[in-house]
Amino acid sequence: MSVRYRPLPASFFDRRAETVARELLGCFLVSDSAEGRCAGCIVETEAYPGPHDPASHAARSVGRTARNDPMFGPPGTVYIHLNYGVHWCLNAVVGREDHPAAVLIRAVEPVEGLELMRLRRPGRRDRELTNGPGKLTKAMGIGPALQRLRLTAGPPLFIALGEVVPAGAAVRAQRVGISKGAEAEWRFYDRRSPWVSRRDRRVDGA
DNA sequence: TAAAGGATTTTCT
DNA sequence: GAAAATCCTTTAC
Repeated sequence: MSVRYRPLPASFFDRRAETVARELLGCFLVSDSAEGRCAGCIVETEAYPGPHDPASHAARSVGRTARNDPMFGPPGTVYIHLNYGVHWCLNAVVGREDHPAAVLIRAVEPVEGLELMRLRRPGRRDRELTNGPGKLTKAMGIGPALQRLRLTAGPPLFIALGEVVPAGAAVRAQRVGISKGAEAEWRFYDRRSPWVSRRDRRVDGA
């Protein structure tokens, strides 16, 4: 069975990081490769609203560097970074061009291409294929070759509108105690999904 | 189920 | 040279 997805418009990403992070819940992340298509329903995100956030790769103290340069691109740009020297993580750049803000995709629920995901992450149970930012990129074949791509342009990597996650199911949580600037980081997740990586307490309505 | 520690390499100070 | 937007294994309860 093949589902037809329509990429989200740039206007979707041209808003506050927290708004985009909340509304990405329920949307579909679609990744094509020579091996086939993988798609997943986004169930966990994290907002990096701008330079005032000390935890952001583009924090004021850091400025614009070769690494975070894609974050200064137009809304809908792909920003991929290597974390802890091991894991590739996928972000959607949000807000106006030259304002470095992004939303980290932290977890998805497999919708299409499950067999391909199993091949890419052998020996894992299905719920462990994509329940983390570094896991989902490996399962879906997402890497640095896709840097600066436009998520609004369709294949090979884009995000499509999905079902709206009801307010009662969406959790807005504040990440605490991770690093010095962590107070500024906001996470969102769908509490109904087994694929969520971190289930922190709700700190606000979402 | 939860907590703790090692892995591994890029980036910036 | 230290820290990092994490993952995985081990250990304990």
